[in-house]
Amino acid sequence: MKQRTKRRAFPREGHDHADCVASALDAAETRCADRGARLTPLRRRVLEIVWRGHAPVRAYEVLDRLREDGAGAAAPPTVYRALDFLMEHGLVHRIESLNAFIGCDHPDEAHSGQFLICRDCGLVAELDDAEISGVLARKARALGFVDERATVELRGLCPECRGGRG
Amino acid sequence: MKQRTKRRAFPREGHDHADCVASALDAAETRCADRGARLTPLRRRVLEIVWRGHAPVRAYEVLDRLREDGAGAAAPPTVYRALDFLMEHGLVHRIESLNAFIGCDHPDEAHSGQFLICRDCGLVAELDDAEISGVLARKARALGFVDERATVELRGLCPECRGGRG
DNA sequence: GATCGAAATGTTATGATATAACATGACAAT
DNA sequence: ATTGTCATGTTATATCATAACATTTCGATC
Ligand SMILES: [Zn+2]
Ligand SMILES: [Zn+2]
Ligand SMILES: [Zn+2]
Ligand SMILES: [Zn+2]
Repeated sequence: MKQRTKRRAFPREGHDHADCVASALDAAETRCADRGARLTPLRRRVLEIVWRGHAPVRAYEVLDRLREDGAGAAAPPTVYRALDFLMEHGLVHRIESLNAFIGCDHPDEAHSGQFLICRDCGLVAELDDAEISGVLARKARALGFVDERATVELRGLCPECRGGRG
Repeated sequence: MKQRTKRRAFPREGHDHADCVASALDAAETRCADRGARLTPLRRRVLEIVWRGHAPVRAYEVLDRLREDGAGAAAPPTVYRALDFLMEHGLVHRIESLNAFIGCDHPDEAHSGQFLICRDCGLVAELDDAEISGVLARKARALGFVDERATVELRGLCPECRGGRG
């Protein structure tokens, strides 16, 4: 995957987000082409909406944006189907503790991600740390449990917000 | 906390579950007394319902059981308030990826728990592993993020179900 | 370029989860 | 008994998600 700019866990406030979006859409095109999946205009548009920022987006927010587009109608199944597709192909992740969705900035291979969620500003950073997934799989395995998918979501304060109030 | 029987991550099918429930209710009484919290009959009953087994229970299932009790009416806020109380005092945990609740078998101190969820039989085992919480806090901290609460939920196959199908 | 099957989207309805807002009741301290 | 606090009851609604079926799109094949 081509990466136009160096990414940081929590992006700076003034960063070039148009570039984040462009990278994500490019990566999505590539990934879908590689996998023989069809990134239709609707799916592409939903991905773009999810990439509105670095905070998770809820399904009905996506729905509202689609409706603002005016073009076609839009109903919940439209949104959920597009999000399912995007998740299936690793382009977005679902944040279980927020019932919301966030774009993946490295949709390279199958991964469930680990998320740092700032309770103050709402920004989310994705990790994909092998040591974390390793220790989880190992501890589970020690109890005879086979880990297939890990949901890891940490809630707390991001560097910016921590600075603001100690 | 008094522990009547040695617990295992995934309890045996034929174990004495009445003992699990009794221990949990005892521990809850003790913990609430210690903290000056009121474990009212309603809250106690909800806790008992959540402890129906070792699989998570959904809020509206709790509601249905309460209604079967007949006594008072019951509406969603009744259930959610009781569950909030129980969570606040560490007696139950919420499983975010299932929108469901499970009793805690070691409500000793504040902890968010780590959960192994069997996709086949639905049983859930709780871990409270310091190495896991340690590596999560450390990795987060390395990025300047302060972890306040970790949601860790692994989906996969428990020992019983793994045995059944390889 | 017609036909066809599969995939995608549209459409309607409903199910499932959760909370807001306000009224009433229980209870202990004064 | 009065008062304040906490708990619960009650009504309504917000929010999240899917079932079921109709229609459209689109590429593959003839
Ligand atoms: Zn950005
Ligand atoms: Zn990712
Ligand atoms: Zn048991
Ligand atoms: Zn616990």
